[in-house]
Amino acid sequence: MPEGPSIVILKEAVQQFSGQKIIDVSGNSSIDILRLKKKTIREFKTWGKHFLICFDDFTVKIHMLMFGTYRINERKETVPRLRLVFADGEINFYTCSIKILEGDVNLHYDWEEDVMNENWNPEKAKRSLDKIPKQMICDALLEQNIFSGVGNIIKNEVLYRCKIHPESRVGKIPEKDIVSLIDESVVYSFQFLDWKKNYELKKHWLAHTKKTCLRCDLPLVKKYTGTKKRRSFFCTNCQKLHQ
DNA sequence: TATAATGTTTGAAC
DNA sequence: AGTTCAAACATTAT
Repeated sequence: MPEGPSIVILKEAVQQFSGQKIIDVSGNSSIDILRLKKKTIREFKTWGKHFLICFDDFTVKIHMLMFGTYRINERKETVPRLRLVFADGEINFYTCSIKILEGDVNLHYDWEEDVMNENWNPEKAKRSLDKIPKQMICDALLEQNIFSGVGNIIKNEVLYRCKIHPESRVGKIPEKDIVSLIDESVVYSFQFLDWKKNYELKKHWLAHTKKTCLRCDLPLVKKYTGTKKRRSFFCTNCQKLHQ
């Protein structure tokens, strides 16, 4: 479910309810869900992996974490964390984190940090990376305040495509490679979006979960890298280690 | 069937 | 005081 493109798909899938009034609400979320009853949804937004339901003076933030799911005009067997009922349909969210953000949503988010947002600012990402030269690039790509929306799959695919070893130190990577990593994080995120919509995402994985490098035919290394200790799949022959 | 996985926050321990 | 770490949350495919 989780990475940024999947949340964009969710946003597109619920557009039929934008501007609609919630006529009933239920679920086992710990937030005050009754607050949503009879309120009109002004807009759905996303910021990376955050799905945002915006009302006049507050926003419901939904994070799918690792296992979150949703159903539109359908129900699973289990009790939903949150169910929103409209005059002509409903949305059900399961196993997700839900929080309320007070006031203008723009005060909570910097849209320039979201790789899939129209306000994405690659120069800002570059400046942010310049501030963390000692971090490994595998950790930096997962920093949501630099590459909001990038998850572990996108990380592995971007590093493979750019031929950069995940344990490279940010400050040792040549500037042209940093720029290509920033660019590719956007390009691949939108490819991810298209492929996911067509149920063919995995078919296009070049490195993630793969056993062999398709460039040189040597085995890919699987290793839990960086301080975040997320699994990386990489080719020590084709991906350069800058240290 | 046990394990691991597209994630993040929290709070204890050092 | 800063870091590191495990725990917690919880589902599903292999």
